Amino acid sequence: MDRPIDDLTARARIRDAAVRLFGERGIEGASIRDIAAEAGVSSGLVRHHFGSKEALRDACDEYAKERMLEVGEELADAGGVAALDPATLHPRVFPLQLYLVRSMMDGSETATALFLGAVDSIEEWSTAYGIHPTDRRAYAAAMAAIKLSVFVFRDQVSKALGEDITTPAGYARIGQGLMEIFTIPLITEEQAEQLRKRSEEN
Amino acid sequence: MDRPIDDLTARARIRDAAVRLFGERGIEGASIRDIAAEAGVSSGLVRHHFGSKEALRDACDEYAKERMLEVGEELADAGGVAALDPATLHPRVFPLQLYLVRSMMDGSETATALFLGAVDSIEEWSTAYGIHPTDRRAYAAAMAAIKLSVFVFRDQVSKALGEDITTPAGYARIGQGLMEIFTIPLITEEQAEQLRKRSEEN
DNA sequence: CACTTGACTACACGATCGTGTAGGAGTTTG
DNA sequence: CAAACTCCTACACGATCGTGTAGTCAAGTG
Repeated sequence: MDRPIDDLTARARIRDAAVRLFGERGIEGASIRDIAAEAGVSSGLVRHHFGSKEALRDACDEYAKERMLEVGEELADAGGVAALDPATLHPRVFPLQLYLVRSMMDGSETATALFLGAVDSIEEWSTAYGIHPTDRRAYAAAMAAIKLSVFVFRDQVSKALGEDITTPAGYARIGQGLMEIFTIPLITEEQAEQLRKRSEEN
Repeated sequence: MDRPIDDLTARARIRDAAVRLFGERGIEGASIRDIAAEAGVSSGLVRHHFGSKEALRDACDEYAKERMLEVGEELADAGGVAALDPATLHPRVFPLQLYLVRSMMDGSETATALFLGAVDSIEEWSTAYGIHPTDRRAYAAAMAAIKLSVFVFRDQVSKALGEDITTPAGYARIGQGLMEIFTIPLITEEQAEQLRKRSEEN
């Protein structure tokens, strides 16, 4: 494990259980009692350590945020095109992604801030990379949403592939599918221009 | 309105309210009483017409499915590249998309079947269109997930854009951002090939 | 007229939720 | 040694959930 030693305390087990259950079932779908049972403690201890469900979610937000930023820095060190390689996005971030998506959908400001930060990063990156979309902000926002989409629809995507995408193999497979969407141009610039004009007429 | 005359009955109002609230708050987040209040009826009438919350959701699934397939046929008649134009995807399908995404995340088989059907369609279309991804199924699944991603993260995307994407203008803007992701190749075929080899080594 | 039927409401039920309270067990601290 | 503190459990509370039951009202129908 790459975690600090004191991270096996009951408090940490509760937080890990919360991240997992919140991510799988959504915030409303996972009760304090479910989380306590998953962590092997009483429901009262959850309250003792975190105060309330809302505070527990805040703690999970902060934890997931820090861990994701750690991974982000690792990827930044790797640098360049390699950062797009799905296999380097190790499955250890999967539970965190699932949680953050759920938390975001539930209105978490921390998770939303992470999303906005990602949009900013993509915007800067696309500029440095020499890409010139019509609306850079919209382009970056769409790309940020895309990166999370397979987490939201993991059950459906797994079913479509006949392979669980929570496994490294399945994750690599759908990751490659995503990559090739970025790789293969679907329509030419001329066709795109036509569409832009047509939509402006409406 | 393009609806049948008898579609303004209390039953229809309940179903419309359910689609709206389920889509906005999720299945668990919208109670029978909320839906009844939104439709301006008693909670008992919801049960009278639909029997249970589960049955109400099934009815919403079926309704949303039929309406979406209607739109799908309209788009098929329009044909070709025009089907990618975000402005032709009229905002009237927005509540239905929101609902179906939520229902899908809640494990709806009807909604999941719609997703799988979309993957099939994209697979066939990409073949006819002359696209040759490494893993066509994964490519199609990723693209299907992508098309729904902006609905899931509508709040975050709206915040990133500083513009509500549930409005036709915002919808067209993010739709164009999506389109340009499909248009502008990010990495060359050679780079993609390198990534494929590298991921196979792991 | 009496009778049936369907739309609709009011109200009560058990279950489950987040939360609050009281207290036990073990360690630290004066 | 005793007081204080932390970790932890057991249990009860009000609220809200989906659901069940009884009954009102209006529109046919014989």
